[in-house]
Amino acid sequence: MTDVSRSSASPGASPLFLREDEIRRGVELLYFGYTRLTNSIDQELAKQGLGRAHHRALYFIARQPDLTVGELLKLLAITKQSLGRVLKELQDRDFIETLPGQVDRRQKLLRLTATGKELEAELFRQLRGKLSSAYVSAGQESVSGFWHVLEGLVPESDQKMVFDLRKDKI
Amino acid sequence: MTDVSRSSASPGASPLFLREDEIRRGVELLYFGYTRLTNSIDQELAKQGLGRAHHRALYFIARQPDLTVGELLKLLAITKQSLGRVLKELQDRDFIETLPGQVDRRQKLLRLTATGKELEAELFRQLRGKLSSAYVSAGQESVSGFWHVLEGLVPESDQKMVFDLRKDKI
DNA sequence: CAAGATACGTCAACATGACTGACGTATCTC
DNA sequence: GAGATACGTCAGTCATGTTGACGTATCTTG
Repeated sequence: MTDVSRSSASPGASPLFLREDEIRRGVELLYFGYTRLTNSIDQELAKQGLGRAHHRALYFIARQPDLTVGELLKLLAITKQSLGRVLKELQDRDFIETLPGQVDRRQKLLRLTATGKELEAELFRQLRGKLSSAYVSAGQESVSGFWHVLEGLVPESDQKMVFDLRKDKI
Repeated sequence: MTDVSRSSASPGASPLFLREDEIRRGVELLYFGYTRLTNSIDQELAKQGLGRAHHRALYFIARQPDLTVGELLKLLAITKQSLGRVLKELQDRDFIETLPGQVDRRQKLLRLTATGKELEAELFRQLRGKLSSAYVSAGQESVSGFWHVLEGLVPESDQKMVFDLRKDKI
């Protein structure tokens, strides 16, 4: 079996010394892990007539209430036309509501309605089920390794934006 | 700051004890990590007039030469109509070639042409650049944690298929 | 050996979620 | 008051997935 310790590369070694198989293993696990995690909520979304694009918006609005449209655009890295359609549908179905910015009235602040919170919570329960069982079976040591590697995949230009999600506004 | 060691959950503890924030951190890092890794090859693919669907097929054929269409369908988890279009385009552009199965002549074995190998290698170089720098900055200990967590996300029914990719036929 | 299962291909219609480009309005900043 | 910014929107297109139906070659089995 593939054994990490077999690689004698020191932490500071050149990336060129990493064996191809270790990279392919990462690519594949990332692909399967990501797709299987996202697949796990498709059925629930379909019940509501929503797609994954709606969930991504819902998720980030839940995570950072009173997020502006511009901030959400940066997180999702899609065009405003694409996001516009998604937000309109979420609003029409009463999952989100908006209010003008307090400090800058051009901005539109996004938040979940009670219905939206319920839906997001249900979807989150399913993600938590999958991910927490992976965390538990791997152990806490592995979880922090998992985080460290993924943090290294986020380009520096995006890191502030991503890490700021954790500084909750509460 | 979020600190892993703050959670006192033992490895066998119930998932219910995992804090919400730890799960959200995983969801977000997986989302950003995966999308940023895949984004990194879009430009190269666009040069060839190909999309990500083509890359996924190319990748798995490179990984397991003489893969059958049926095996590729299981890996990609899409319909044969969708895959058919992608394979046809790859063949028209001379990136892949096929030959009938030796043991079962109904099967079509897929492999890369020389051109296809070059393209896949170039795309892989870019993935390796991103992922190996993440591996190096996180350290080998973290890398195996990264693998363990992701392995836990792959449903049992898919694990054999996924892990068998590493047993090269060669 | 005939019957049915399997591997693959293909036609047609459609859904989702992205994209580009152009243009409009309200609001903020200088 | 002029220009930049935040957001919205119309119109057309593309990539990639879907369902359903049907065809053909080949393998397996009673």
